[in-house]
Amino acid sequence: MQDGNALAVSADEKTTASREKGLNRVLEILDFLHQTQRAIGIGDLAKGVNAPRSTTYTLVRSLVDAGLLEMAGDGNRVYFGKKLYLYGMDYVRGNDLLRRGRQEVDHLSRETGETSELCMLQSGRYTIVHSSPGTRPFRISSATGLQIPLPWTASGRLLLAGLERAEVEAMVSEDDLVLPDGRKLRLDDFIDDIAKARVTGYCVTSGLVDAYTKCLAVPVFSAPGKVEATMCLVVPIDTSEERTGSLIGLLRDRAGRLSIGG
Amino acid sequence: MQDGNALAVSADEKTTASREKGLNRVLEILDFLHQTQRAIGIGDLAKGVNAPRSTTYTLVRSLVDAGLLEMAGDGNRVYFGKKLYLYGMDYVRGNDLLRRGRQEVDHLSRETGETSELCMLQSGRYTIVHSSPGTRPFRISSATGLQIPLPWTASGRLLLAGLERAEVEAMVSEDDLVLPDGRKLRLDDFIDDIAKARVTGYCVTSGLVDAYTKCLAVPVFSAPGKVEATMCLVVPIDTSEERTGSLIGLLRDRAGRLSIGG
DNA sequence: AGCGATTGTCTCTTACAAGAGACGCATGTA
DNA sequence: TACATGCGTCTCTTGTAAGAGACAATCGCT
Repeated sequence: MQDGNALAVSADEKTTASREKGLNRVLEILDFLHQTQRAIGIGDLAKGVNAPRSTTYTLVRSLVDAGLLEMAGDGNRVYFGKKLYLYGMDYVRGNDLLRRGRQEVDHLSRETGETSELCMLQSGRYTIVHSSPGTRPFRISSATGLQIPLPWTASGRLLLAGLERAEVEAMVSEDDLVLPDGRKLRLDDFIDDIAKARVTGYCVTSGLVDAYTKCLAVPVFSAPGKVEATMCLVVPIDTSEERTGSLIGLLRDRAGRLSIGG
Repeated sequence: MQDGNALAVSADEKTTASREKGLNRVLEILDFLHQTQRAIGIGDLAKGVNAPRSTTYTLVRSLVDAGLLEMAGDGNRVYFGKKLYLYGMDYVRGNDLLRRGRQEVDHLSRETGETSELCMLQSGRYTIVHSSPGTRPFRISSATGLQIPLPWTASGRLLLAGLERAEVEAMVSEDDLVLPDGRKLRLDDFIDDIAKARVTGYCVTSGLVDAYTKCLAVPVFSAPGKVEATMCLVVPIDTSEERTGSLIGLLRDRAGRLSIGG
């Protein structure tokens, strides 16, 4: 029992309550490292996941011993370990969609010269699972594993196709509806977009995440009606109607090969 | 830490004692899935890691919720999840050696037509971290993540360079010294090999893991004297001296680019 | 040298997670 | 129809791991 016997006044939003389960702590640690994208000291890590220092040391040691984490070169920093890489490759091997999807995306970006991405829903967020940069001098690139609010993207509108309104609401927070430039989307508009995208079988958004790009996305089905992933192209916002149309054609073609009963 | 069930065959013995910590159970689950290389039912999983069924259900649910595992298509099987893939890609991104090593290996196998591999030490075992198949009609292929006793391989002799005798002994079990065909290596011979390999800067083994192949390996240094990985080529055992020599030259060249202060 | 901040280890308590086992529900098969 | 087997969920107990906190060692700064 800590200081707060009378009132836990200064409870500045205890993100993590007392006596958290070790496994949960570990999951937070992994997510935190995924966010920071770099090796980090154990003390800072403890702060970052809001866990006691002693606990963090114990857990990190377990994880390092197991190979899920590795001590970084200088000695007291940790980051992901080889074993996670091996497990990740196992995932790719066991997952036809991802394996073939990666190839299709790579091919598509070579074929079109545009940045191409494979996207999936990951714990309620839009996630870039694989991306292949285009050949433009100023390439629009984004990292694998990047997670973005669903309403900001064309893919997001496709990934939510077929969900009930309540489900969509549960997945989209208020913050998600605020675009990077400060504009705020209306939830109803977003849900309308989803319905439209479902019917047309593709989705195009212009200047949503930034003012210079347009996003073309098509669904990949794992079963009739079930959208498992999307393929998308990120192109300059001034791309002509004709070219946009033909790119969407290409996308649909490629995505069709990946789909199982569209 | 018993590295456990290499041969869990008749080992009825309680691999896992009573009241094991949840995190350890999770680590066993992940390793078990890595071994089986396929989705598996939760009941079988519990048997496989020798854990109580109720506990296994609880842990699996946590892991599935977190995205580290995913329910496989048919509904009651689990396997690795997207998040492990994302973490794995983070590892690659943060690890120059691996990222560039993969490229070098791919290039090498295209250039030579032989199977090429990048190998590292992983929890005391030789691990194929990336492999690129050759172009021979009967290709010699091996899976990423495969773990093999150190004495069976040319790379193993390089990876242990510079270790004390005691350290080597600790890493190599009696079983490891028995080759697939039943022959038994003497530990002293193995240690001699390590010393020789260290001096010559490469290692060639013939007919160790099987009777048809020869293994050529060179070290990749992360610091002067510190062998971080090896690159190797798996070639037919009847490859001529000349070709072997020139392949080793190529290997050294490529490995040199990866090394930091050799 | 003095001071504060950080790092890694250790001890002790108690809140709580691991586990045993029962339950209902699907299967399959004699 | 009975019986066996496997699945998923639930309850209750108790062994134990999470956490607070003390400690020495180290670093950086004045």
